[in-house]
Amino acid sequence: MGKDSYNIPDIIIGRLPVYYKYLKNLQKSNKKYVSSEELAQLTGFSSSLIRKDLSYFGTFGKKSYGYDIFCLFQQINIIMGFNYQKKIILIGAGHLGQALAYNKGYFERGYELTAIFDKNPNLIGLVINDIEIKNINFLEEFIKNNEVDVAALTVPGAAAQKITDRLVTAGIKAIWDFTEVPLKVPDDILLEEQLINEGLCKLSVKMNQIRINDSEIE
Amino acid sequence: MGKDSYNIPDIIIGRLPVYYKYLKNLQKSNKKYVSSEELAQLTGFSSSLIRKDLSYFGTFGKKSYGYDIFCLFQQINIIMGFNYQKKIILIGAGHLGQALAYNKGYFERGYELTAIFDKNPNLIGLVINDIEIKNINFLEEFIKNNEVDVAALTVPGAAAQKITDRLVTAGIKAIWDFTEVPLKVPDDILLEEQLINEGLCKLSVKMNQIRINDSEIE
DNA sequence: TAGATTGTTAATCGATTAACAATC
DNA sequence: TAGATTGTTAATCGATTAACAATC
Repeated sequence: MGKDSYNIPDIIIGRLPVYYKYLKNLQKSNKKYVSSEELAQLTGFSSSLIRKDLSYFGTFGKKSYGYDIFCLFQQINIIMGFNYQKKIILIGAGHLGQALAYNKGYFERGYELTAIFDKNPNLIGLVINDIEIKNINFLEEFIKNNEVDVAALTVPGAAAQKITDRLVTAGIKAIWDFTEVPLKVPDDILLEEQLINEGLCKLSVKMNQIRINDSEIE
Repeated sequence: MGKDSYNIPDIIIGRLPVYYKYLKNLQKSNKKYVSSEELAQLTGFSSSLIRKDLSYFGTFGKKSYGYDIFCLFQQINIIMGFNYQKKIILIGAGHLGQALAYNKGYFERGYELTAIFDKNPNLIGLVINDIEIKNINFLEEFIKNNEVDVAALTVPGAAAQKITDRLVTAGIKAIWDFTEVPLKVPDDILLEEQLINEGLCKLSVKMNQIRINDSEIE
């Protein structure tokens, strides 16, 4: 096995958050097993595809029973690396930044939000969900003294590239980008663009299709 | 041409928000044309794929010049239905809901945020970005009297299905779902699940892969 | 004109599905 | 045991790429 041996295809990575969502929810049920067919009903993926996806990581199922819900959820957590502790910081304490400070999604995924930065003097010092907003001037110092894994970027578009450059120089290796501007980063930096308005776009396209098709009835 | 003649493949719909993002940004430049090769550099899609995607909608390019940036952006806007006016309401005025009340993404996509609802008496009456938070009891009445196209759902998971049922009964045809719980809706309802923590998941998976590969060097 | 770049076809590649032996 | 469901292979389907004639 060489260095690049473990390389999950992007297409499977894209489905992992969906599996995670439904398996997390199934924990609350009193069922012990779930079949690929039942997962297909929930996720919209075919049962065949689900079995194939899961078999990529190992053999988790039990013939004639399905998948042990608890075990599979744990496996998915391991596959996604949620069992490793990661530190995240938040740059930009505007409306979206503040909402992300209250995000309940970190802990269950192994993330800890350790700092929030902003340049606005009116925000600096304010405490959001028990975390004090720090002056952006201290960004490099904080990164140097704390092992930060991910920086979430919720600054205005105009400031985005400058802050990104500072983050990269300071040694950040992964950026969760909420700005809607193109960012340039070196090849070895993980950049995940969270298009916050993506759903708005897709709904508009689909409503438009329905409108066009409806008006086409002769 | 029959009723279902205009049906953009999902795989193309998924790339439209990306084209939109980069073309919006290119408006600010003083360039008149952009080639498929330049768009490939920006988006990460191949130039061949970009030409093929665009040719699905028509012939927008000019041989030896590329695509007129302004015209192409306008076309993308039309394809995505942003030239039609749509009304959106927000259910749940918690941290995320309030952040979405300040979202600058509506107008440019042809959306108008027309109401915010919550059940919390401490929030009802509060004005967020010039919109007063209404009592959730008035939800059905509002939908009946206003032509609402989309409902954005930012309520706690426990309330999500109940509110969804009320929205569907009231006649809403499209839901932009920010809750992380599975929702059941009739087949004719457009449901777009905006997985707010998707980026967090993908970064974790990828950092985990790097960790595993690094530790595999013998 | 020569160079550049589109739009489109055919070839390739990869992802999904169908099917079924294995087995609980 | 009979029925159910996995894991996996081979077949199919669809998406991407390579290539190039057309043409600005």
